Amino acid sequence: MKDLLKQINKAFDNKIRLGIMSVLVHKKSATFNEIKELMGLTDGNLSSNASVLEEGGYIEIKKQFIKKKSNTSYHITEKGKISFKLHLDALSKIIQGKYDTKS
Amino acid sequence: MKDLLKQINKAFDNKIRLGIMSVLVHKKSATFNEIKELMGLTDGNLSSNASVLEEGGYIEIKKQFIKKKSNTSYHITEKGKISFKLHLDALSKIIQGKYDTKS
DNA sequence: ATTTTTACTTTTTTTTGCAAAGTAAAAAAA
DNA sequence: TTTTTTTACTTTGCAAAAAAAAGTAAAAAT
Repeated sequence: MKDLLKQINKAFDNKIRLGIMSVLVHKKSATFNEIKELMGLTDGNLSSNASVLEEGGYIEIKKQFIKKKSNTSYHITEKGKISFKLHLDALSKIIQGKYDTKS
Repeated sequence: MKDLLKQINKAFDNKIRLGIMSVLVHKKSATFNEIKELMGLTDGNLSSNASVLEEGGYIEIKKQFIKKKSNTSYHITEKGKISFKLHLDALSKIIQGKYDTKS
């Protein structure tokens, strides 16, 4: 169990960031407003949590202009995919009690 | 997704408390030292997180003396069982992308 | 008798989360 | 056309939470 806890990735150990990663795993890409609406987040909350994921290299934030309007979209990176899977694997083992009760 | 996030129970949304609950779901009862060793926690960390779970009514903390030595054991409550299940159900749906991409 | 260890709890410090305020550009209104 | 509002975000600041450190008390060892 001790080692499983160490495999819990701090970047994903927060419901908002877990949610963002989940969306991006399933959709490959989503815009600021899509995620904001879907998750019912405030602007600041989404922005700062997305930054944490970007700083860790788990997502990429692309800024472009669509009809003179700025448009921010989020994409999962290869590192993000791999790391998120490892995190979920550890989480799943903790939940399912797949650890030795001795160590 | 928004509603699933609301179903995430703050008391369980922390890896240490999630771990404690997982142990108690699977073992029904465990002592302070068992959990401490199993999870590799410091005394203070276990004590304070267990208190949070107790204050929420999710676990019961029993103190007794075994051969002149104090012995603290943790037990899951009925409320704890039900609430933890609901939490895991929501978590699982978020992870598996079981939410409408419209709301 | 004094020191160390065991079994915790409480206090202090550090980190994190979140809302509110801030920024900048476009669009709408006056 | 200038002013106001809306859109699309980011940054700041404070409260809450987590972790570490310090504290307590009793038992066991020296």
